[in-house]
Amino acid sequence: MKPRILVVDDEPEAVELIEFNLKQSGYTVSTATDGAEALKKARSQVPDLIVLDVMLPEMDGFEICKTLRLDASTSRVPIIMLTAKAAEIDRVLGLELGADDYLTKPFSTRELLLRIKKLLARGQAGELPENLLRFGDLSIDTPRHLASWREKPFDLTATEFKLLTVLAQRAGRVQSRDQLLRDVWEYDSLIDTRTVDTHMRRLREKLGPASKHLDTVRGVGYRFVE
Amino acid sequence: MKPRILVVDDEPEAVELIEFNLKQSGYTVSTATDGAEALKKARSQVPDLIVLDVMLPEMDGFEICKTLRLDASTSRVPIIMLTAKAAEIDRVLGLELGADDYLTKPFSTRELLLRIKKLLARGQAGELPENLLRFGDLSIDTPRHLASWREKPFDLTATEFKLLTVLAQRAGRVQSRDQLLRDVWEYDSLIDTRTVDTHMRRLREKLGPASKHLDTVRGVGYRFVE
DNA sequence: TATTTTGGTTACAATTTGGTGACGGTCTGG
DNA sequence: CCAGACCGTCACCAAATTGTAACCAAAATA
Repeated sequence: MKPRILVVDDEPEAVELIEFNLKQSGYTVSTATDGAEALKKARSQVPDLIVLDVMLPEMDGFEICKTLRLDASTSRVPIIMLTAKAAEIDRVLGLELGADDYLTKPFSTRELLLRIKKLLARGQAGELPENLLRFGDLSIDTPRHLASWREKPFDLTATEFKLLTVLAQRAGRVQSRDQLLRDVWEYDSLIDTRTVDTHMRRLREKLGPASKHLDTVRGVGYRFVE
Repeated sequence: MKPRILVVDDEPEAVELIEFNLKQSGYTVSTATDGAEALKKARSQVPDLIVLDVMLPEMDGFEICKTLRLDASTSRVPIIMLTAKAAEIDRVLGLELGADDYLTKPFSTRELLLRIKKLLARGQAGELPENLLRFGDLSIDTPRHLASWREKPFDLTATEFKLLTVLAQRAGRVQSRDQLLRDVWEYDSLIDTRTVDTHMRRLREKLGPASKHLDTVRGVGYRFVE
């Protein structure tokens, strides 16, 4: 079975180039040049992977990505976003959009093929969910709702635990406040408050020495370091 | 860099034999004779591979293997299990334990060396880095928001990091100031200020020797050279 | 060489950002 | 119903960051 890939870009030459290369590599390719077409094709025959340009007329890549994630049939299809602006990367990889990977234009075809291969392989293997996270002396047991330092549990509130878990699961990667608000608090609106900061402070206080894992990345967000 | 290998076996002669042979072959070797010691050593300095005997007092090889797999820092280290019982093989290689290879005692040293070589090679080849740009000693990890020189991270501000990222992603191509203002700052207006220049100066200062990658193209803009 | 253009540098004031303490509201168990 | 836990906001502050202007040096141009 050849994997099916949907390529979405408004520039016909770009689509053609990618299409050609993917077919060369043995994939079945379908294409779309605008959002409506993309959604229609993605739904009618769910592809194994989607390559999605951010810059599109009318409905942009962000919108499409979000919409695909909402639909049960397409919510798990890996998406690679193509973007020109580095400023957008944080948003692209964030939980709001949840793209699986990205490439900044211009990119080499070889690079794109590698990423595609990687994502498709991941789907096969089937990511086992991390129930228990360990980072040296710090361990986080998600099903038990228990975080501990040298086997001594912390007394965390529900929100604090969730915040810690989300950060730890994305260990190493910076999470913006917006992302955290969405994932931990499930907020839609991007209200500007110090809520995240305050909870980080409380969390750090309770974690004591373990709080060394919690980095502030000024101007960006927070990061859990191993 | 010599690969580091941790050898765990409760029989001192066996350990010594393996250690000798591994050192002969150019590996750096550390050893442990019980579970607690093994875990401690594995965590304090994560090895590139672990040779683990199943038969150990107190905590057996199965336990150790499982524990290592739970810890984020050691979960991907290849493990070769040594076992006397052919009946255990299924379990050793199964998902529960997830050892990478096994040998049944008694085994030839040559055999062990071959397996080690194979596993280390696999680690090298596969796993293309997540989203990592590398130019010699300079590496840029976008999701982590971390740029470093010989693994030593720079202390860059958010803007400086974005600027470096944009230039590096377009390596070789000149970027005009307008272009940079758009892609890094998300400015629409094309004001004529020295903003970009100032940031380039700060960036160069912080990058030190790595700033050789940052070229000025008079009359046009800036360019990242490999 | 004189002039102009361009980029580097310095300094600084304005702004942004994150940490912190405090407060009132809400919820929960008793 | 009440005490206490928990949570979201807010105001304030120190520190980091940033944009700009003024000035200077080098390169290009005439």
